[in-house]
Amino acid sequence: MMRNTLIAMDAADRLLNWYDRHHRELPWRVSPPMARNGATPDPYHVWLSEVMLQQTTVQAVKAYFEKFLTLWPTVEDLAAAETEDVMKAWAGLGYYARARNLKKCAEAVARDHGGRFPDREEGLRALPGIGDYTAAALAAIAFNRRSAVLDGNVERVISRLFAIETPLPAAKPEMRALVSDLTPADRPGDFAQAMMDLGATICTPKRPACSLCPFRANCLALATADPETFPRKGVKREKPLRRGAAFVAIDSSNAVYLQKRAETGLLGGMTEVPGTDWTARRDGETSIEAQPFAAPWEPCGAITHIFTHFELRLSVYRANVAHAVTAANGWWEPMASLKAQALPTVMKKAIAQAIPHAFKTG
DNA sequence: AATGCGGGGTA
DNA sequence: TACCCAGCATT
Repeated sequence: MMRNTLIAMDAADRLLNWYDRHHRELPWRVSPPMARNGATPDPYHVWLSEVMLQQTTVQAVKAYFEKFLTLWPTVEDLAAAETEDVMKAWAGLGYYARARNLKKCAEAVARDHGGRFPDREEGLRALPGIGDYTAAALAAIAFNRRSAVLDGNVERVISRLFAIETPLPAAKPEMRALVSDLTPADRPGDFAQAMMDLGATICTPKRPACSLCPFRANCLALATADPETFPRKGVKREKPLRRGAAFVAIDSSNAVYLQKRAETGLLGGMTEVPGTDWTARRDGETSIEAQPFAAPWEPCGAITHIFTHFELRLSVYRANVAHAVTAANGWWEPMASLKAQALPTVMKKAIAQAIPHAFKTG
């Protein structure tokens, strides 16, 4: 009977049971025994920690959190602080827009809300630096609201628990709905923190400790696939590297030799300097044999350009040639009117590599 | 939907 | 090295 009772326990209870036994003590937390008695942490503390924890590890945040509370014990103290001092105190934590928004948010809370944070998700979401995640986390943890908290950890847990094949970020609405279904009315803040603790300590990106997981009997990914392959990510296919050479010829009147690309295909109909084909072969950049005409070509470095489907590295060669040397299909364009040509960015980069002042005058 | 934004930890 | 981290704002 006890066994059946345990199996019948729903996922939230199972997770909270695990959390009660394995949660981490953190400076901004109220311990689960206190939380079970209805205690909620100081919203200012929760907000400060959540902003600091955006894309930042718990370990890195601890010292900063303590320092900020010492310098500015209340949100109104922070609102009254000099922005420069806030920036200095934030230094080293990274993502400095967070610090600027932190100050703005404190000012808004002090000025518009009487020094008290809004106690619902929508009100919080309207404040500077508070997005979907932080609004939900603050509402759940500090105000005991049944908000669906979805961060990188929760995305990983949910994607594995339900073996979600939809790649991120498209899967986020689906994941949010599942989290919403799972979130209990009782202890929603602890549930959110438990999900995140689970993702941080058990359901890790690499080599998850599935044998220790409170969801191990329910996890679809564990049952049917390799949990480590979740969450699925958008196919950011690696851009192949292509190489080529570009030849920038300058005549005695300071004109540059240009030609027109084929009308169809990549950069169709645009203007270019002569060059090799762009190939995946490593020797693509050394084909001086592809020079449009004989000249004392000298290498002058390389440029890189990212296209939608590949990355291009062009070795650039430059030569000063006698006036009126020509090749088929091209023309000599005066330096002053280069800017008015239909030169795609990659070609402007190549020309600027050969002639640094090419586009700076005229 | 894609980018830029810091700095540090892990496999 | 590559990926990831209690994401947000902007375009």
